[in-house]
Amino acid sequence: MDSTDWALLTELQADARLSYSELSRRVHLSPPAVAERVRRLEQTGVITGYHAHVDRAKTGWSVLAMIRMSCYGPRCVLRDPQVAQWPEILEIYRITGDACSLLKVAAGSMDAFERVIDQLAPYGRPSSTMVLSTPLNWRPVTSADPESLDTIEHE
Amino acid sequence: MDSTDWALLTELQADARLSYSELSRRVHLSPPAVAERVRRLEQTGVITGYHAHVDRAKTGWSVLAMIRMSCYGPRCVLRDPQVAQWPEILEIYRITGDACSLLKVAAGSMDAFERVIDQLAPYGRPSSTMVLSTPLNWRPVTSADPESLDTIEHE
DNA sequence: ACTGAAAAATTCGGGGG
DNA sequence: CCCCCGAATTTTTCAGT
Repeated sequence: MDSTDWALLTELQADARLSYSELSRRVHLSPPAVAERVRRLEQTGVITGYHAHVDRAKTGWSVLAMIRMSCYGPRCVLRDPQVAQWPEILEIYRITGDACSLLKVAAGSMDAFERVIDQLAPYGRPSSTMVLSTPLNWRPVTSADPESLDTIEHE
Repeated sequence: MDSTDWALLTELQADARLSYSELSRRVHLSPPAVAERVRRLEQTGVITGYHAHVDRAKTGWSVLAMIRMSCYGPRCVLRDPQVAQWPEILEIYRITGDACSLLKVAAGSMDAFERVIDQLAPYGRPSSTMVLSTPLNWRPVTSADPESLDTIEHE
């Protein structure tokens, strides 16, 4: 993981469809060298995938919510692999605190969202918070030192 | 947005680096037809971008947390565009409830995480929840009816 | 939306620092 | 080991239909 690898990660996080040729121009390396580095980043698991991001509101999923689940022991959502398959469940986090998990959930309407809650209720007590807007949707991993928090980094 | 567009969205969400040729084979269309459809999905904002996903733990950002911010009115984190620039802040949601926002935050260690909390404190009272693990990191947008919640969808 | 040709990118093999 | 070069193959793009 040298600075060239980081440059490639930065470019591919910003635009995953860049060609090896274009990448080679941006990091000042030959296309085969770029291809080899990228494949190594994929194989070592640094790059976990390349994904098109889709506007959920434009595709009918206009309701977004965070649901903290306080589960009934063995019936926990974390123990049922089926829950992770529901199209409404976008992300699942196991967390510290009173609740055992936090779910990011999408639905087409409040009516549909209510039905998701009803489906979750058998697993535990759901506590919902609606998302009004998303000022920051996603941030790429940066090469900034994860240990430091210089104000310079934030300028 | 017909079924071919949805097929393209499904493929590109699973692998954003698929070539138009490969896509054309999968959706049974010619490469130029695929290219035109994809460009239309980009221009209408259905596809918001293509992003390489990077393993945060493998790149030094091993600590992940959710922070609910109860802000001091005008000093709210939502009002300071600088906060969205911090490399530690991954996502920002404006939410309903007691807190005004929910932040997804990464750091290299608990020490570094503590410094993030200190940086956030001037904006309001932060309430942190640590993420122990992430059983589901990301789910693609599906063509499932956002209004329905058939058990069939979940089988 | 398809065809077909030109331009560009990818992928090999082989060799150098 | 990592990188570059150059040729063969594949892909992209653009014209016309």
